[in-house]
Amino acid sequence: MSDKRVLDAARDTAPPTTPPPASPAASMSLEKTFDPSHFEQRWYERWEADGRFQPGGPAGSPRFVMVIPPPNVTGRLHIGHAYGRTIEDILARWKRMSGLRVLWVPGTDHAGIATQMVVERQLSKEGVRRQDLGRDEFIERVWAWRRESGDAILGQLRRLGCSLDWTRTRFTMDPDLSRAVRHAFVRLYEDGLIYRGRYVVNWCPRCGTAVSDLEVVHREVDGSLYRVKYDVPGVPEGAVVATTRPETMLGDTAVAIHPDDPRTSALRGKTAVLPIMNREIPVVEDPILVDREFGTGVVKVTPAHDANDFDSAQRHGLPALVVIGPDGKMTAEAGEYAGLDRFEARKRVLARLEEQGRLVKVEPYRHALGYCQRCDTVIEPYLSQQWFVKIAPLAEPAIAAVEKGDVRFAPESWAKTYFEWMRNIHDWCISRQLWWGHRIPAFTCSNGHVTVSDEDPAACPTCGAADPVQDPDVLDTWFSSQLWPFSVFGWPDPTPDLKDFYPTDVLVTGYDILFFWVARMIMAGLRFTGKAPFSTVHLHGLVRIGGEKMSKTKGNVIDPLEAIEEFGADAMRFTLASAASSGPTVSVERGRMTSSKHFATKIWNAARLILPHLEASAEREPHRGDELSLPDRWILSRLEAAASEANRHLEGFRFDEAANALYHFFWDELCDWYLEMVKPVLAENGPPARVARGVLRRCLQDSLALLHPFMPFLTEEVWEKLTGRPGTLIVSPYPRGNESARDDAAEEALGAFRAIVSRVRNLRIERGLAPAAPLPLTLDPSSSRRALVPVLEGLAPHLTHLARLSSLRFGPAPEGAFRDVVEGVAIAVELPERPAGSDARVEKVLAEISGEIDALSAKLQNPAYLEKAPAPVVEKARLRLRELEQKRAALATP
RNA sequence: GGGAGGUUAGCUCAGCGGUAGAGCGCCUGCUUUACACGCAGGUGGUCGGGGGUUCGAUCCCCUCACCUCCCACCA
Repeated sequence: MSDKRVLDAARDTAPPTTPPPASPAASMSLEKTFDPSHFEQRWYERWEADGRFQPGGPAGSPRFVMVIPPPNVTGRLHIGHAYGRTIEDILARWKRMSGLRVLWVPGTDHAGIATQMVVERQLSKEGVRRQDLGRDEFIERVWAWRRESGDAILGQLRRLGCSLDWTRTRFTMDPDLSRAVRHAFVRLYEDGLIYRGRYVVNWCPRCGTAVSDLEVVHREVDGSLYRVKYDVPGVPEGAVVATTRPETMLGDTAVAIHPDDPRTSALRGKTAVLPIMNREIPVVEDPILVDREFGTGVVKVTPAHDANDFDSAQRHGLPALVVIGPDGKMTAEAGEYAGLDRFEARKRVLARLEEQGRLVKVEPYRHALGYCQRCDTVIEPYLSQQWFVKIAPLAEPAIAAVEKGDVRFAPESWAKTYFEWMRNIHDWCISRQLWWGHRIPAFTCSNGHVTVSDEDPAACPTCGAADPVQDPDVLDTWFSSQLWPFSVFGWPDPTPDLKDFYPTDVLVTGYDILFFWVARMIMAGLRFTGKAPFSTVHLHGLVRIGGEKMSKTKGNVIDPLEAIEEFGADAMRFTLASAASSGPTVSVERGRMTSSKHFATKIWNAARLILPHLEASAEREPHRGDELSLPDRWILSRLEAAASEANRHLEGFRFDEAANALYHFFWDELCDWYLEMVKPVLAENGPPARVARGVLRRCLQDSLALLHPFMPFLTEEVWEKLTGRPGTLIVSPYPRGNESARDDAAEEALGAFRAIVSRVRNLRIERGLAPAAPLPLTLDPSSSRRALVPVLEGLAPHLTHLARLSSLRFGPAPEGAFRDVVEGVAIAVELPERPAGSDARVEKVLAEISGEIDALSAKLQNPAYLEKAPAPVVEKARLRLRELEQKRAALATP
């Protein structure tokens, strides 16, 4: 065991390895050029045909379940989807290979507004408006469109390689999912958590519907603050109000002041005259509405077009006048302005006020305005009858679930954002004045009785009237999305799938829909199933290209399908995985795609090198009792390290680190060093070659397995050649890595070995010698790490080969030789001509070393350091100092 | 008005108590029979500024500057 180690039971804890090739005679050759388009589709179809995407094994055994964040039916795959789904697929494949029954449920979202807009746009090309068709026909048109070109995105996910269980594909408007939506509504209604009422909501005049608070995006704009004088009989100076929206004054029904504001005390109890309309409106005192610090201390009250004013009006029993209609045009209540667009009306109102000398002051004013998330129209606060979810009772348990750890966020920092929002949550407006979506299951009879039920009522249950009419509105799309993790399994029915696969394990999505979707799913899951719908939420960042948001105008959009064509699905996936960071933005660049493609090609070519050797031999993996060479031991140790790192990082959702670890192992260690060392061994074809072939098989096999979640197609293709078992890598065991199988001695030895080889190589260039010029090397057995020298002696043939030595000797440095110390090993090289001490590079290195030596020795003379720093750290510093001094001495030798 | 995150090599980003890493780029050499989508060697950083804690800080604390994002009913 001193020099050579016998392979022990290192694999005791490892999963069983693949059986021998089914047919050793099967061709093991790969095409010379790597072209992923030759096999991507083939493997995808094979996996699907073999049922690999469906959970195998008996119900109840350990499983791993995810539901896809359902993309819009209208959607095309963009880089953001590709990123999120790649992450999910990596998880799915990793867990599947780790022996769990994996289910990943696909599907699409009906996406109310978005889809309706797509079809409306299509109709407008034919010169038709949806109103011309009527509701039923329009909806039929949407379904027709969906049959033709909806769901295209699902096919695109196949190109990506997503191992989704297509037999369970769901759509939020499927009959059973619609039933779930209706049932959820009915239950919340019956529990008093859904109510209907007239309130000021966010209204998009262009979309013609109410939207929720979340669907309004606020932007700062440069506007004006207008001060307008309202006459107040008995108060000469009148009431000067400040407003950014003068057109709304037409709907004013009061003027408010603060009860304790001396500036406005003269107005108390008075009546003002609304300019233009010449309507008398009361002055009310409202300490909630009026901020004494702001403006003139007088606030105009427009209950129908401002939520605060509405609240105030409620408190004072004021009427509300709707002066801006649902189309954004002034209503009949606006008198002479009726029919004008709201912004045109603003201009006219201002002109009139100016004329009347009532526009006291206009100042530039920067303030936030709400815009429709969908169409960017300025949102109009609008008083209308809507349905709402009373959210606080739902939020409470959802907050608790995260506090208790029933649901955990990865990265954890998102929990804070979640709490922040959940603790200040407002009721949710869920009715939408659209046609495409889940119709609200509320029916009103001619006597005004409202019925909410799972089945359409034939007659009013209250009065027997035979004519209950269903509410024309549909539900916010997110109302159905929030049920997704259980509605896909057949909820509310107690289906076997629901029992077997709910709650799910991990939810992966962008942080941008934390409130829209994630929070609501937690609330709905707890309310309807009594369980949190998933135990972990992985919120990932949003993809940026070169640090900038993707936009078509900037031309920096990466189309994932084009990228797949150009680089291959594997390369794109690997790029996305390595770009994954814990931060809020994920930067993807074309250069990284190229680099991943190169990596894929590297794997291909390494396999082309390795496979023929395995073909010629019957060797499988290294056997117990095989005499492993030091390089064999080293690469197997590194393999364990890479595998355990990959698992560790996957566990922590650090896909970038996992990908890096595998990249580094495969390229830098396996290809650049082990393969180069093993080539001559294989050529000699002695007994060590037999062992090396086993090691190679193990390395390639495990590398393919480790990389499979990241690069499924390429690895499966090579796997077939390696094992003769086509299409089985996807269900082969994932190597977990075994830290206790690490071989420190081999790692230390190879570390020194590699450093010495590199030193000889760069010395050659430093001295202007031909790259292939053979050089004599002497290693000094009295080096500080002298134990390494005999070990290196065992590596003599490799050293000679890789460093291109003319000779290798052991002993003191020959007279006049160039000397250096590398990793504690004193080396000497006799150079053909030795330009004495004139080498600039050596001078530079010497200067660096001296600097470090000074710093180190100062540190080691510091009593506080010696006393307080941990012993291993001090010891390391001592060793480093010693080696640096030796190195300096060696280099300084003329 | 509140939060959150960021500022590290020319670019895009990792690292986060023991004097810095990757990929790409750049420079120098190589037809080394797996790979030029390659090999070998190299260049490149007062880790945003200033304080503090510590034997020791890129990493912890404070502060300033600048970016990004989220939330928010001050007319």
